[in-house]
Amino acid sequence: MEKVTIATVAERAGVSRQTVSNVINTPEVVRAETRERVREAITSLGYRVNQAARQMRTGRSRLIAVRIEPGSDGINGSVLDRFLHGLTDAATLAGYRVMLYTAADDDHEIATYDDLLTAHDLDGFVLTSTHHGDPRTSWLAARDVPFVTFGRPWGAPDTHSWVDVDNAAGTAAATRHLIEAGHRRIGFLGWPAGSGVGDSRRTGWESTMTDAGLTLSAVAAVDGVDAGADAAARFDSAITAVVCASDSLALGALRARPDCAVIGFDDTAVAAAIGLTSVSQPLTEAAARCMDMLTELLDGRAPATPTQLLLPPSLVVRPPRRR
Amino acid sequence: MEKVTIATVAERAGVSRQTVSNVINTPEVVRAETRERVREAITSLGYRVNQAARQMRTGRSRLIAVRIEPGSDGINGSVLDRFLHGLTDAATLAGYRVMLYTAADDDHEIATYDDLLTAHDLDGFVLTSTHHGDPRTSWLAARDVPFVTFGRPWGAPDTHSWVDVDNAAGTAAATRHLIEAGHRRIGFLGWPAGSGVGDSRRTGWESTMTDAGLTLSAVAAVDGVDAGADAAARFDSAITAVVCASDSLALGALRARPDCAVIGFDDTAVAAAIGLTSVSQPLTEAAARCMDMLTELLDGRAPATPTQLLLPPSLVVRPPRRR
DNA sequence: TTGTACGCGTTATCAT
DNA sequence: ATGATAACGCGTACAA
Repeated sequence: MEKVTIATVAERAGVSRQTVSNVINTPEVVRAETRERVREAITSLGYRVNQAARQMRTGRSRLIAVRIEPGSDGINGSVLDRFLHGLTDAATLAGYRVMLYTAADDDHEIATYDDLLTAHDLDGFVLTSTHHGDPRTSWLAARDVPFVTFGRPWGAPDTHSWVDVDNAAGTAAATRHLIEAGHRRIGFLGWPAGSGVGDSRRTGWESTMTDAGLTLSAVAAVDGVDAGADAAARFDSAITAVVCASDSLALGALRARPDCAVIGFDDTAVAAAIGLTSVSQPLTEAAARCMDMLTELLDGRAPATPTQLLLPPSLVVRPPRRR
Repeated sequence: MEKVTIATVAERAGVSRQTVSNVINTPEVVRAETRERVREAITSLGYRVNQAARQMRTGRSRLIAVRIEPGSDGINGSVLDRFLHGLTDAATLAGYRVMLYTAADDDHEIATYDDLLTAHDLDGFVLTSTHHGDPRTSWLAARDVPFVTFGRPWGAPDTHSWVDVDNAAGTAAATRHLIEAGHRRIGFLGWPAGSGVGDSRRTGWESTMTDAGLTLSAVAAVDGVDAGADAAARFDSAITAVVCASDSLALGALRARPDCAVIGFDDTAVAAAIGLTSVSQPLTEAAARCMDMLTELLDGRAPATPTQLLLPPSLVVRPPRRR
């Protein structure tokens, strides 16, 4: 099992190393016949480019990086994991590999960018969990590092490409579903105001209710089953259904108000397991579109203005059953 | 922001490039005074090694690879995700980065090894989901590629280092807990025989029951809530408690036998959410130990014989509540 | 502590 | 239009 380099291939095919390189990178400049001969040599020898050597010359690594949440557990943590799965698949298809990193906060994350860029020549980043006052995007933009975010730039101008899920459309669909089922007193159990995602989810419910001429009644809680149950207990007793900002909250609502119809958000494993109707984010699709946008940037064929894409979620309706 | 290479540092410190390299890699061969001067130059210039250049010379990338399950979703999928989180942290601490890949089956995975090794000079692998007749370990071993498995080499000799969780101890603890609570008719709801993990989990229950002189009653189902419910319905009606091989099955058992005490396995988010007592795997610990073993191999300071480590799981007891 | 060759692919230049 | 030659990128192994 000798080491196969571009020189081995060149010798076998009876051409120069340069020609082999051309066949790999710019095949159109090589005569068809030569090209074929070289390609045969490549496959018969099982040649593969040495990424380190290529990278040293080109400064590009064909590597992208994504953060993995440190201790992410709990019900909703799985959402980003599912996104990560999709991204790995999409990256592989596009000829990139995914490198993971963890970061305790935005500053650590930026320090990690610096390290990954200088030490590993990372080609690009996919950012998740965007939030108000996010310093990461401006840091990357200032250095002309290609990146895409999964999540809108909350409270900042759309100066980069992003993909997001239309949270408001999700809760709107949930609310409509309940209205069609005959419910009139539909509460909303959400997070404290201030988070972009949470506020959007509330908006979808609120506008749908208002359009239908129905009365609003909302309570808020930090995410979690217990907090959700406590909050749900504060709804006025006329409520017959609840739209929730997460499956965790939905679980709490179910416990506090077993008489109510409840709809969750994220369609987590918990929802599937207990037969909870929930809004499902198209995470695989989102990951694929992020990768599309990123490869456009990396290949220099990105449109002049950044692209924004808002994907519609879907409502996964599960028949109520005795719990 | 000029590009800072080892030459820049050498010039600033008034030494040769080689000395800078020595300070970085074998500081003990450099006189203390010189070492300090070089270190100052490194920090003041913000120098970082170019991994590609280093890699080209050493053939090592300081990269390890782990598979991420393709569409892994559902209740139990999160287990490997949690392991992955821990591994990323541990790898970072050890100065390695984690590269992800997906693979549809063992053959694809082996093809990916080949690619990662030749193209990216991957230093090592952490394998998960070991199983009977696993072809991956022998492929890697035949090529002297450093690797560690999270999971025993089921049905094969212990020729490599591995970390695993003592599944039998987990179900044994669950069973003892139920016995202490006064239960005598304790059933086991597991997977079909043949999977190493599933068989271990059954063994822990079985031996504990036998030691206590209690009667055995077990049913099996493929993993899943519905299948678990169907299977649990087949228990004889005298059963008052059920030990399950997974939280999914436990959920099924709860549905089919709401009168029974049920204990699950894996302590997933679902268990936490619905207050299900479950056996918890020390996944962060397992990941850290895997990384320890792998770095030993990579640094050439591994013991002559491979290391095996069986970690004890813990029982997370949750008070029963009305469901 | 230093000089120098080396790893491997790509870019630039030159020859046909 | 094709192909060959040479230089280059950056850190490290080895000998001096």
